[in-house]
Amino acid sequence: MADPLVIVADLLAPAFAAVAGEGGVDPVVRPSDRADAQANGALALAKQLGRKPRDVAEDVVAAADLAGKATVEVAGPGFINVTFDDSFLKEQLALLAVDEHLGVRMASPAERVVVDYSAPNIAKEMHIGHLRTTVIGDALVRLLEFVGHTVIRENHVGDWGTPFGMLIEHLIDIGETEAAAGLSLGDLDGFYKQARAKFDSSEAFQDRARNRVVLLQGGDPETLRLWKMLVDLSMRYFNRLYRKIGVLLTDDDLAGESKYNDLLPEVVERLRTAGLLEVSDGAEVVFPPGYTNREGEPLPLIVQKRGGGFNYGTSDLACVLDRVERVKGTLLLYVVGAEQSQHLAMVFDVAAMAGWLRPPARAVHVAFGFVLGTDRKKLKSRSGEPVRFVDVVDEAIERATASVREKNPDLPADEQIDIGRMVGIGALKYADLSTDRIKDYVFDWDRMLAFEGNTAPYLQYAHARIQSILRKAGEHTTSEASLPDLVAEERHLTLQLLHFDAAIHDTLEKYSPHRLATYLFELAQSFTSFYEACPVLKADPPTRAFRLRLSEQTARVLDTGLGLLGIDAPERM
RNA sequence: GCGCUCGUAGCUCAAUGGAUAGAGCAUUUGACUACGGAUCAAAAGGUUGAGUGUUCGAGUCACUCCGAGCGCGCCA
Repeated sequence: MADPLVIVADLLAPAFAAVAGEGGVDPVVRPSDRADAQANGALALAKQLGRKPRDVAEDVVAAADLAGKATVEVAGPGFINVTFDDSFLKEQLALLAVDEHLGVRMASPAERVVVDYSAPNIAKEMHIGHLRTTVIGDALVRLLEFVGHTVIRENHVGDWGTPFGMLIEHLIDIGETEAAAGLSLGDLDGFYKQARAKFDSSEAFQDRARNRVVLLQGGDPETLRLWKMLVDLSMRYFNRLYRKIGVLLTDDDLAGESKYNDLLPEVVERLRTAGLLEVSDGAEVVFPPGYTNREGEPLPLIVQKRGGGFNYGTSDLACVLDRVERVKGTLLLYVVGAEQSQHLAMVFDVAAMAGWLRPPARAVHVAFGFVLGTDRKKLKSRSGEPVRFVDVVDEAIERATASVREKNPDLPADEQIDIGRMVGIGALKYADLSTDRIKDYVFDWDRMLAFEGNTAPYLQYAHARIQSILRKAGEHTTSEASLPDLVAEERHLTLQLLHFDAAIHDTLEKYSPHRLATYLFELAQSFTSFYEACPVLKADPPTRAFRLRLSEQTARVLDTGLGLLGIDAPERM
């Protein structure tokens, strides 16, 4: 364990306990601008004891034994400021350097976590909204695995339901070969729109589509074959996109709506047995308490439509059931847009009412806001349609490659292309991940691809500069032992490196990747300040050895941290 | 109408109920005969939408307003 915050918190706990007597308060040690860290808890404890905060803090400080690790002093109304000893920081840095996990504690207990993300619709283009769920979901998967959870990725693709009647009929109309050619080129939009247009304009086509849905749901082999063809062609296209941007999802993670089809009657039956089902306007529904419609009447979750069909509420309930009972997940994460929060809350409530979702199993809606244009309105393309995912990716790569070429004309062309891809995709992902996911964010090419400010290129550049130093250093030794005192920049950078653990756990506590992004940005800033103030290669041997160690560890944390966000850190750029 | 979310510097964003609300961009001023200037150092910029509470302490919690966005019965 190499997190000095945790070590000091553990060491302070007995002092708090001694002062508190029975009950007591656990100290919380956190980074601070005023000192290396600040221990909170004395103020709360003072209130509990009915004593003056400052006196309590003084008692805690007197009772604490942090010899060789840190000094503590009381400041302000009763804050306990912590200043780490240089020798302690150097010790911890040495531990970090030999720790594969960079000082990050494993999650306890480890759980089976199901992460539902991306979820494009078959035979329909992915758009900018899918960018968010895909990028956030993928980062969470990497983070959860990193701290030791077992993660089950599930891509809940829209591969079932009424639209497939129209899509299959359209497939038949234009011929399988033609359709396959168009779809494998990635013209999902065109295919979908043509089908839609026919459906909207022709009643005969509507009848065909409706019949086809019945055939599909009845398991007609020929219909299923055509359906499978649509799914396969679309997935080939989606998988290509995932690979291009470095998303982990593969066909093994497919958990489309169709997969739950057989479970749907069971869902309804089990709700009936549980006595939750009511008939309302001819539909079978459940009324979870606390939801009202426009007229102020109770709002139902419909599980069986008038006429007997199931809908997405049923399918989502089946999904919960499957994830808890078959997959044995204890934590279900739904990386889904904030606009669906009411629907998901109802699904979770009904699942809880039915006893399917009960502790320790729980579901969390990892919600996110919209992507806005610079006019602060929902981002649209020039023609007014949703911006295509693939177009955004291509433009990011194009812009980044152009700028790499401009800044670095001497690099071989293939390397320019490689770096351009890493920078472009990194910038795109980082722009999404670096702001609080619940808020809408403004999509701005110039800002996300800028090489200054809180952007992926800035972080990648810091990493590339370190690699450049390490290349120039050649064979070298690193050490932190022989250096007597740390200068301010060295000290600050060391401390930042040791906070990686805290950054990871803060990030996972709220499923908010932007916390890790903020940490990495601050780390990169600390490094560039260090870089300006402290020559590495030309320093005397012990100093050089220490600074090389600092540089190496910074590179490792940047590389690992960016990796956890799904972003590559090139060796040069 | 009801519900959910958001409102912080000119702009884009941070900030577990903790001290004097922090960054970046833009603006202004500095800094390379040192490892990549795609950089760094500094200045200036705030009634945290308004108000009332709770608390030793509120951007954060509660309530009431104001503004914006999104939902609100058989699409998914």
